Amino acid sequence: MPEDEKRSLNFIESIIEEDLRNGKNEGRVHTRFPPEPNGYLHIGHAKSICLNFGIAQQYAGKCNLRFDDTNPETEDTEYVESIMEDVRWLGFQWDKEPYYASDYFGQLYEWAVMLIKKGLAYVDDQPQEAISQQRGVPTRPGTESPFRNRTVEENLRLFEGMKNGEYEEGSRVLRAKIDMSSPNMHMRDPILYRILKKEHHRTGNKWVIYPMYDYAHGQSDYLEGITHSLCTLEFEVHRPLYDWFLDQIIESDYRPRQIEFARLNLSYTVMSKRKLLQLVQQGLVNGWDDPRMPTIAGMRRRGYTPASIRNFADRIGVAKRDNVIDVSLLEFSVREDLNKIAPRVMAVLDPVELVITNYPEAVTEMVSLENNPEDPEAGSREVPFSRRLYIERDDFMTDPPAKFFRLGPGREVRLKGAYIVKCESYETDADGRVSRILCTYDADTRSGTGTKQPKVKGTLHWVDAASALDAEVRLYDRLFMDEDPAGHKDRDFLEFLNPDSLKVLKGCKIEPSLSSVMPGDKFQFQRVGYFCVDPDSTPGLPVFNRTVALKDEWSKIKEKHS
RNA sequence: UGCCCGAUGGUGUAAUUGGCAACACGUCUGACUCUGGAUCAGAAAAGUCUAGGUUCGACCCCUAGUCGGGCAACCA
Repeated sequence: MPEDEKRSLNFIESIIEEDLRNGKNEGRVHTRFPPEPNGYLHIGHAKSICLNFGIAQQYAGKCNLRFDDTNPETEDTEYVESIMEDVRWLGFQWDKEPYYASDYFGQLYEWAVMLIKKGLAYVDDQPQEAISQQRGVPTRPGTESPFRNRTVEENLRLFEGMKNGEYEEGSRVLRAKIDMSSPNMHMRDPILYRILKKEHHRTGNKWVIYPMYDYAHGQSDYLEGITHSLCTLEFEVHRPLYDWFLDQIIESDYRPRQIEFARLNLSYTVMSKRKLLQLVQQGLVNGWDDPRMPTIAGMRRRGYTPASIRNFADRIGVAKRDNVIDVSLLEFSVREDLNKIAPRVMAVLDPVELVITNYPEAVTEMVSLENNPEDPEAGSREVPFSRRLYIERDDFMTDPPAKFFRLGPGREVRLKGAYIVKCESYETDADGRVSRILCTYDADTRSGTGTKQPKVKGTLHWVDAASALDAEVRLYDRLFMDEDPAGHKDRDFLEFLNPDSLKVLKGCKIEPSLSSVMPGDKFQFQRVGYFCVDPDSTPGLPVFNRTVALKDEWSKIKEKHS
């Protein structure tokens, strides 16, 4: 993207620039990324992370990482660890140490006492069902709780009792006294505190009452000096409440502002934490970091780079309308980045033997290959070449059509970095499958030699049979076969799982330069795709994950003619 | 029968605030290529949800609809 041109602003940037012009909040810009530590981060969170940290960078501001840990039932330190790792991996640095909503439990409690004293909050002794029933429905006003008009003293006493663990879980709640007939359901005396006798991952057993999201979020923003609190659209109807709580505590000109944007949807995938958790728990994928998962951890393992995800986030933009981003845009973003940085190597996924009958038996010569034609700095390497090679089974047809620029009886191709060979014949096994291709080569056609080179249509990748290493390769395809697996009213998203989302290839042959790869290493398997070394690799057997295939003209041609 | 959002090529996002629709992905040509990759050149594709109104002029403002999404957890 051209940095020099003035990029048009998205609606959030416009708001911020206007706030800046108006001198709001002393010209500060301070955002925050507020995940709940109850699951792994996914590509949708990446959008939010890039937005929040990106805005802070753009306006010389700050961005906090804040764990929104007000519900001890689902939250865990395992998740806070993974979230910190993911944010860092994406390339962002939060201001100071991570913050936790649980750090504010004391202050929040005091503010609740203050609300009670102002007559703006009360303890409700009713069971959940009664409260829920009295809330009414969106089209009909609710009715007031019989406990709504308790005295301040009684409320104070009961709330303290709640805090001291004197009552059973679920027996009482603290509610704000706002308006039971509000057209906005969230303003119908929302619950501020509930009794939860659960151990919290940070505060342990200190508290048995926990604040609700609405009662904690705006205040947390306020305490941290957040100026622009960016969240997703479903919180739009919460904003009046957000502002109501702020109104009760604000003492100066500074005021955080909630702005909502549309969450990311990606075609052929699901994005809800609940559904992702289900995939993991039912063993339909191999954990949160399964390379088919849209989690940051999964994408990292798949071979995505932080830059590719940041570029993707840039390109999709930010707006308020619902959107479904085509996965091809994500794929474009990885290819674009990997094309620049991934060393090229030769690997044959589905090998078939090729013998050069006129090549001397006992000779192995080294041929030189560029590591990355896109990067002159990347240098070159030497790869062994001899009489017996492997090529890709796909690169040979016994009766090829004209458009097939590869090998077939009587046809000539270049072996990348080596010689031009001509197919003289082939052998088949008992099943009629090609088992060996017999070629002759022209010794004058060695790559890099000055002699005039005949033009051939195709160039194939290959590996030398004698020195090739074995590898396992895992090919991933989309996890779902439906564009919007979660979008069907009466069908479960699991019905759309792609049974072929993972193909494991054994006996793949790779060039010997790959003898000591490390997990996370990324390569372009020439003419095939981008691959990343998986942590499952062992010293004798590297395992590669296909990040994304190369664009493939031939497959399009093939499809058209079938 | 409520309240809150939103609507621009297949997809996403723009249009410097009222000057006659641009960029990216995708698609399709062609060039180039020792990766059918990359790169380069080009094309098709929306007349901006509908109907009125204001205006010399509307994607932009007004009115009324239509369609889509969200809101009734002691979740976030």
